[in-house]
Amino acid sequence: MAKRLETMEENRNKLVAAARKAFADRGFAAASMDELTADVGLTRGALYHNFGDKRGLFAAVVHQIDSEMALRAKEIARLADGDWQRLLAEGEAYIEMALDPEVQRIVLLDGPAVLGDPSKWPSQNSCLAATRQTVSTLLERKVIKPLDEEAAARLLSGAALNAALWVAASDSPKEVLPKAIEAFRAIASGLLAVDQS
Amino acid sequence: MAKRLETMEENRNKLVAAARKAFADRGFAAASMDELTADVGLTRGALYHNFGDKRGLFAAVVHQIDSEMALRAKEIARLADGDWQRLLAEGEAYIEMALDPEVQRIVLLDGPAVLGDPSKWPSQNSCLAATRQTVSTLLERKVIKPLDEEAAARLLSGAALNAALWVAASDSPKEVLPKAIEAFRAIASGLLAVDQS
DNA sequence: TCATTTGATATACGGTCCGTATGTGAAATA
DNA sequence: TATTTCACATACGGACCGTATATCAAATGA
Repeated sequence: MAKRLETMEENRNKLVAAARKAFADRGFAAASMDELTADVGLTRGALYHNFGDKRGLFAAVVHQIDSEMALRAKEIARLADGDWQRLLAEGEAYIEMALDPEVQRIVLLDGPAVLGDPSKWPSQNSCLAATRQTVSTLLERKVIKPLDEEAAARLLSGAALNAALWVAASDSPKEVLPKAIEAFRAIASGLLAVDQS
Repeated sequence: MAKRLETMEENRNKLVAAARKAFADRGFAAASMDELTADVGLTRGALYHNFGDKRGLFAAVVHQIDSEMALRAKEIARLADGDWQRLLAEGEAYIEMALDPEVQRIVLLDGPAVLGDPSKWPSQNSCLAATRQTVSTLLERKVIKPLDEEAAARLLSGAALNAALWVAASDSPKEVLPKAIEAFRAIASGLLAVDQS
């Protein structure tokens, strides 16, 4: 019987869930591992055994959120009508996802400071990956200018990211969101190859 | 005589200089205030009297770096030939400045995590401000599409920022820098109003 | 010039937190 | 049933931050 593994799995899930809440509410630095583990009836012993250290637990939380974002990005892409529309839709979806306080605090603010450049994360930043994939297709079909694939993907996701941070920091997010999306579309159109002549 | 004020100023400068080095080398969290102050022959007493707390000292460092960036941005803008060229030049300058490890670690990585959204910093993020200024001019002269001023400025600086992080994280920065700049120009051109018909 | 006050910095202290080393008890194993 | 394993708890050491208090040179005023 595998009761050991089962409860171990449960405990890991409990810890990640508690950590997700703590990191989102207080930020990485201010989140107390003692408090977090006690909240789910464990001690730091379980934490250090399962995740190595505080950063390890943080990385697990980032990975979880990133997976959820990837799932949503895939769904968005599936619904899109054509490659170019898909690129726009992915960017807009990224902007909207970044409005979630959890995503902002954990993935966008603390993430890079704690784990370094997103391209080196274990979760490999699914949203960037999705954009890169779509850009790759558009490059093949010569829909967009012959730019470096990674460069184009980075700039697009970077623009979307900053748009999201702006929207989130504004006084009336619901009001500026359309402006952000409009600007994103404009900027993205700069990649188009056509001088529709 | 104002000897008190004079040495106080000196001490502040010493502390900021030491902090700049420590924060750049180790990051905000790992920088020890004890060690930092001892390096310049002081104790934490001076630090807490002059800057309030660790974050206060960090904010002072960010402000100093930001001022230097603003100075450089102004010089770049002055040399540019025309408003549109100025916008491009500012963006490219931003990318290049972000290659400096000090700028990356302190302003781009730890800055947002420690101080929150750049738009609320005491230094008010001079590079973003410069871009906003230029965008404003271009909007008045109808050189670019009638977008929200703040949105356009944010997306542009966001794209430049991510481009810089990508270049910096790459294996051969000097090789990918031109690709990043090329992509930035493409994206920026999406803002242009002309359907050059 | 000298006594007094001010305040910039040093010193001392308490509390929190992290990472590790060691203990423990239930589950797996034979 | 005896033994081993190992996931987790407990205990410890050390670093660090922020504050409260002390100190001493510089400023002030007579």
